[in-house]
Amino acid sequence: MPELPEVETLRRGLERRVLGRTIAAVEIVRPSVMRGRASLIGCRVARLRRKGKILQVELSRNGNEISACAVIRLGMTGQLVLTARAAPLKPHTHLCIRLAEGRKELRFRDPRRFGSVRFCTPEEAERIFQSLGPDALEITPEEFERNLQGRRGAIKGWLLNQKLIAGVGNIYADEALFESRIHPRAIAGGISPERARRLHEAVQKVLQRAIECQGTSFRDYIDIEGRPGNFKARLLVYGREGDACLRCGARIRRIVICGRSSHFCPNCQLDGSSS
DNA sequence: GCAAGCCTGACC
DNA sequence: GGTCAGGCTTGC
Repeated sequence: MPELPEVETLRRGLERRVLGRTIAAVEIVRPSVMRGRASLIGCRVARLRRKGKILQVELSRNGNEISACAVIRLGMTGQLVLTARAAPLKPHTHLCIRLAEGRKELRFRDPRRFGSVRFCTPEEAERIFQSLGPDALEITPEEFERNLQGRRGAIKGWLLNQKLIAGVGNIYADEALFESRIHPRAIAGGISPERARRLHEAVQKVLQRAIECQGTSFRDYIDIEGRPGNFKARLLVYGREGDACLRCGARIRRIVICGRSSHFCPNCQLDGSSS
């Protein structure tokens, strides 16, 4: 599932493969995943930005001024792959962006259609970025702690709230909580400054490592070249319900918090309110 | 039936 | 305003 490391891997791949190239044609196969409208034909890919799990493709028509943007959310099963134009369309392909040079095109597919692509003005794209909290890799320990203050919900839900910290999804939330030994049900605002610093460090460490492995492919995620990520083998709790904790040997448990499955070690991870 | 991200809306 | 349940979607 695409979270920050997967989107960052995609951004880097796009930077390598499509930066500076010109859009020759856009074919919208399924209009329902499309939002907004803007003419992209003849535009050059000028810059690739990411905040949290959102990817922004900045396009310029003449010179350096950004004239339009494509804001891409991968949702749960979204894929953006550079494909030979002649290759048959895979099912659930919603959008094809043909590049002027070469024989390839960018294809967006998303079986579950939780993802979307928005063609819009740079101002609108900026507003979307502004609606997110600080990016999880850039948030400072001070900002992190400040955002925790007064929050009465579970830390697990807090980590998933993109307005408070952008980029953490279910997999890396569980991994960071395990790493920092904090129980997913711990009350966010009740976490001590010392543990908050530990969690901040754990979040960034887990995300950085996952980027180094080109992300996690639990089921659907693939990068721009169609390759899966390699971090799955490094997951310590996510998807390991019933297995032995790699730190203490206790059985990993799975519970539901804020409607999301949460994997944790009942022995190593403390909720901080008791004892 | 369950998983996911994200939006909407009900409730405090 | 904050918090969380529900619904969307489809392949396993």
